Amino acid sequence: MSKQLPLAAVDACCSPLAREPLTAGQAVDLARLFKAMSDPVRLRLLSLIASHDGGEACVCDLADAFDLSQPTISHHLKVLRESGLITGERRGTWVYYRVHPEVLARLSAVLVAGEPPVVTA
Amino acid sequence: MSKQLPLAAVDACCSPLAREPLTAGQAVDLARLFKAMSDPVRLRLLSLIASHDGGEACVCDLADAFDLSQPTISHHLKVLRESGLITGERRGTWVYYRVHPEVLARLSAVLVAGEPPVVTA
DNA sequence: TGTCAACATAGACGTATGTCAAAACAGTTG
DNA sequence: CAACTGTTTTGACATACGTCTATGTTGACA
Repeated sequence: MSKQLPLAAVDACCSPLAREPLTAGQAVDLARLFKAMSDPVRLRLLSLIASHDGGEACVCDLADAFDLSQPTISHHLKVLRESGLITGERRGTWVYYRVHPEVLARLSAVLVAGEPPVVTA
Repeated sequence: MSKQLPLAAVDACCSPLAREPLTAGQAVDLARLFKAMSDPVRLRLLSLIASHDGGEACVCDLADAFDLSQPTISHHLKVLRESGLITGERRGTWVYYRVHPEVLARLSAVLVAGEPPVVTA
């Protein structure tokens, strides 16, 4: 397993988009995250992982959901991993991925100028 | 001014990412929006527009904030416009842009599995 | 009408991205 | 150890993207 990034954008950012202009640095950090989510396959991977039983899924589960080669799925998982949106852990033969919900929450908060959402689940 | 798109993702999407897997179609629509926000310049434009007095800004205001050519700014505004995140209106010599807050709110809601945020401002 | 200012479009160029096949790596099990 | 399964890495390729300069287009105004 390769490096897990320091989750820059989680710590760094930010007051909501519409409240005050983003700094150049904040924009770079946020753009990195949105870029990781700018591919349909990666969004579905994210969703599959997040909604999977136990909050985690192995690559074998994920790859079956697509009509793409397994290395391609692995590539997309790497992009998500390096963006800080997910983490992967090897257990035996399989690698299990889970999302970092704080990162999603932070992104969500940047998009609206309101009170933070009340998480029910 | 060119076509304003039908804001597909606003109507279409969706229950939160982590609640159930996105369909391929939902993922495509969402990815289009996230891709529009995957560039630092476009994020800053979005933020500048949204946080500007009256909720709108003309291109002249926006272009000054960057060290980029005016056509490049115009290109980024077009990307944002075609994604449905902003709209542009010509008034006299100037073109004023404003954001579609519903689209941002919808995106925000997709990212978290909680109650919708209470908008204060 | 002509000219100027604001903004958009067209075309070109280098770089980044998504995909695959092939090869490498890691763990399990015989 | 060898063989096998699950996963990642590498290298190649076509396409998409961000940026620029040059050119159009639109509206104001003398």
